[in-house]
Amino acid sequence: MTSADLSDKMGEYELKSVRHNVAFRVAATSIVDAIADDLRARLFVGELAGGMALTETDMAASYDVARPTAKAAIEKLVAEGLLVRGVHKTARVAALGPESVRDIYLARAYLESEVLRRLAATRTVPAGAAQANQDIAAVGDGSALAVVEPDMRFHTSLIDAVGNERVSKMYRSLVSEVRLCMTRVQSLNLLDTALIQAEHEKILELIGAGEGEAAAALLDVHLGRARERLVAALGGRPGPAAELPSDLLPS
Amino acid sequence: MTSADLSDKMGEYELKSVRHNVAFRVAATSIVDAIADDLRARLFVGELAGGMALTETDMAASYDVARPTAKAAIEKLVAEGLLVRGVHKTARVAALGPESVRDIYLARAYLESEVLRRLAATRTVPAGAAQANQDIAAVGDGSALAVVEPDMRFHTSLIDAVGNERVSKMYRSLVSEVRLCMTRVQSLNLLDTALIQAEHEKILELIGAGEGEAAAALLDVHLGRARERLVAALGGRPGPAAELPSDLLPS
DNA sequence: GTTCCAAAAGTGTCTAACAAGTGTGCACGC
DNA sequence: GCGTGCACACTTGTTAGACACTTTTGGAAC
Repeated sequence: MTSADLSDKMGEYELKSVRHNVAFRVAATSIVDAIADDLRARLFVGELAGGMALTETDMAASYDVARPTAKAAIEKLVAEGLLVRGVHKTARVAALGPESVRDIYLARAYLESEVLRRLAATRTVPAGAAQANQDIAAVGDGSALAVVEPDMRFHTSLIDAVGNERVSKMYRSLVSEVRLCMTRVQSLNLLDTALIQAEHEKILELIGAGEGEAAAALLDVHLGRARERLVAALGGRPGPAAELPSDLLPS
Repeated sequence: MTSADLSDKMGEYELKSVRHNVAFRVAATSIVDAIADDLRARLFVGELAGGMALTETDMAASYDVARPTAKAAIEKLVAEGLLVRGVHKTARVAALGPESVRDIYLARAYLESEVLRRLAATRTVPAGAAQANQDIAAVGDGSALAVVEPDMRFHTSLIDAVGNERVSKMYRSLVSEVRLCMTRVQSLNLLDTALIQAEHEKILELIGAGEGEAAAALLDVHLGRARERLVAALGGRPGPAAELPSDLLPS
């Protein structure tokens, strides 16, 4: 991508920012957010490969903003874990290696399995999660990447359902990386959409039945399979969780 | 506190920053971090009361730095949850009300109880946690505030023991607020040090015995009591968890 | 007393610049 | 020829001053 492309793209953001009391308030409210959002999107798409250097000066020039603005956007992504950087060193796109994938998925499991237990204790089945799962089913086998959005929504709905502001914040600190992993899983076609959807459904059922322990166990299977398959795809040695348990095979 | 006091205090940080290749590298590496650390310390001490406004200009003048530097420090504390601010509004010290306390302690419980379960599954008793608990015992009934540091260390040791980078990061996003709560609990003398220490000990025993469920349950009691007593002290209506279960009463 | 307008205070962003740290390549000496 | 050290380019950290815009506040008019 050339500077010109970036400048063109930035045009929209300038509009949103400068005239942000008009129509498209939905977008980012500040220039920093707009740049961070755009960089994030480009990271998900894979346009910015792992290890690539992102200097403040280049970003400032590309988006036609001052360096401090670019700096703030970069620092935001560093805080999200999508970029890494040391003191006085230029920010680089975080490489998604097998060990990172395991770390991310295990961290998810820690938080989500406990959430399932507590939701099951009160038999609370969040409506948003059920809706999200229906949306997954509606996507069908069209484009695998279209599953990412409702899949993310399913899991965040569960987290948000506990109604704890800080739990949601903690999960959000993970969300960017989770989404990155999911995008990879889907673009590599590592999972069957029907299986994802079926397991989600079962998890909701178990919550409704008050069986938190079983729901947490199923979640571990659900996440574990995705995790180990992605690990394998990235060149790591997959664990046994990569296999597909037959009792949930569709058909 | 006057501007002069702040400027004096800042002198130390300038030294640490400018000459940070000499002796005291341990301190903050950047000016922004130094200011953030100082503000954090003053928040814990209670010098900055809840609701107090912290304008960028004032901070810049107080610490004798440029406004962007002060801005960065403020944004850091906002990210930690110690300050709150809206767009175009001046940052204020987050008020620690009953609902915040419940939110914070419940979020802790979500993460920590799951960690206990997983540690118990492998019967992993972290050495750091045991050490921290001995340090609590050593403090005795001297000054209640001295318990805060080893108490924090006990809990962070447990979290870090799972060896998951992102789990530690998530917990760290909570740590400042947890410490703030703890400081209040101790300065109000809401808990007996011996009880804290005894329950910590029991939790470690249960982990070693592989009884994760029991450890998690005890943690809920442990945190629940502190939570509800602090809620009561802050003017909220305490739940039943504020009571002291007799089976763990010292003596 | 209420409402509206204008000034003041404060934040978001930019430009320009200097200081300090990191890394690279080249010259020099062995 | 090869390793060491130094100088230079690149990049980040921080500052100063400035302007645009927003929120708040105070007063004036009704």
